[in-house]
Amino acid sequence: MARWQPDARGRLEAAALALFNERGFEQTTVTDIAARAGLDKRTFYRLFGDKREVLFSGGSRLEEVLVKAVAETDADPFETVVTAFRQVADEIFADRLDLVRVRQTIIDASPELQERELRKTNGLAATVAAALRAKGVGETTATLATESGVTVFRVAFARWVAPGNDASLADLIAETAAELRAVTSSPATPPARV
Amino acid sequence: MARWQPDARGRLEAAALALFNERGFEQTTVTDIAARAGLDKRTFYRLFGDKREVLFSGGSRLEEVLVKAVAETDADPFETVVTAFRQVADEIFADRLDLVRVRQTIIDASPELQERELRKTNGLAATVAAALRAKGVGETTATLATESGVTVFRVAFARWVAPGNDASLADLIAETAAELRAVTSSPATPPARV
DNA sequence: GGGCCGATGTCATCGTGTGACATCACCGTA
DNA sequence: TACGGTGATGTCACACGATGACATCGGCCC
Repeated sequence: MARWQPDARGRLEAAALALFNERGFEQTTVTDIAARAGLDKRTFYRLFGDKREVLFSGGSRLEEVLVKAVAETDADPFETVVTAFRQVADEIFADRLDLVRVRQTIIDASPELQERELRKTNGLAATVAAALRAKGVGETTATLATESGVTVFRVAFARWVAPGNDASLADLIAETAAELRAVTSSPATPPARV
Repeated sequence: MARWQPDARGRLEAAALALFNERGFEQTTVTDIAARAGLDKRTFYRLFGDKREVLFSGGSRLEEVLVKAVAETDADPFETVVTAFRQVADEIFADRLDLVRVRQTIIDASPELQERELRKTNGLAATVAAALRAKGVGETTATLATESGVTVFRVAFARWVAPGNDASLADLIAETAAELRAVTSSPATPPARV
């Protein structure tokens, strides 16, 4: 038999996406995925840390592109993060909306996968915060600016993926960022002092 | 054998905390935990959804108290969430700092547990956002105010738990909230150094 | 006492994830 | 062409997480 089929990784990802979409995440075993890709269960675990990971391989590229954008942007920390997301967003997701939607539907249907998604987002935030600190931004400011920026991205992304949407991801990010500014801007009562 | 020992739930939680602290989360099996509590593995799974859940049972109380505080507070959305956290925080955590520290050390040492913590926090945010919407706050505003508020809480909580800290959780929340306001306020205001 | 009923224990089973080891294809080299 | 090395893959065995099915114990009500 054809040992050494090309692009084992990509075939496993495609097989997993298809099976998850057909039967659901829980109802699909790793052996099923491997079988559809013409491979063995053990090979799956050599390429992916666990069953969930097969859906999140793209995240690393987003991370590196984002870090680069943060390093090259010159603005206040929060604006920097938001701008970086805007620059990067369309480049990565724009031409794959249908695929992204399928993927997101799968994730939204499984608490296990949502857990992993949160972890990935959290890791992304940590990396971006590190990139900010590397530019001389203080610890706390870096963390808060990044968390806020990631929140904006998450909300905007959810809107973008939602059925019926036709706005660009970049525009939605800008819009959401403005709304977050409005929400957190000081009201009548100034914050209590330390 | 003494079937029907009292407070099976509490004993399992205590046993789990002790074992996780001694050997680590991965090195402890559910059978180990049940054995130390004088119970069976199956009983553990009847009381807790899975192995991780045994560390997160307290979250539900925080959730309900928080929702109540949100409902009773009258201010703009973000301020409401922050205030609610401040009111509730000490009441729940103040007298258990040592226990909380042990628990947090365990969680910080295990990616699996961090994942679950993120999920719990996320669920909390969703609940709080719903409480805001119940007061007439718009969908997006509720989400953004809540996410920002939870971010403030997370950062403040981390500071509070950190070794050497002696400030109160409520004060740290207020302080962190002020910093977040500063970070996200005006795009034109550049305190380049921090 | 007798019987109901919830909490617990026992048994069997599937799936995840991993270590150890065998096997195959490819490639450079003599 | 034969040879040996190397890396990717397959095979086997196993511990542990998680769950369904069923038995059993203890208290409680009549």
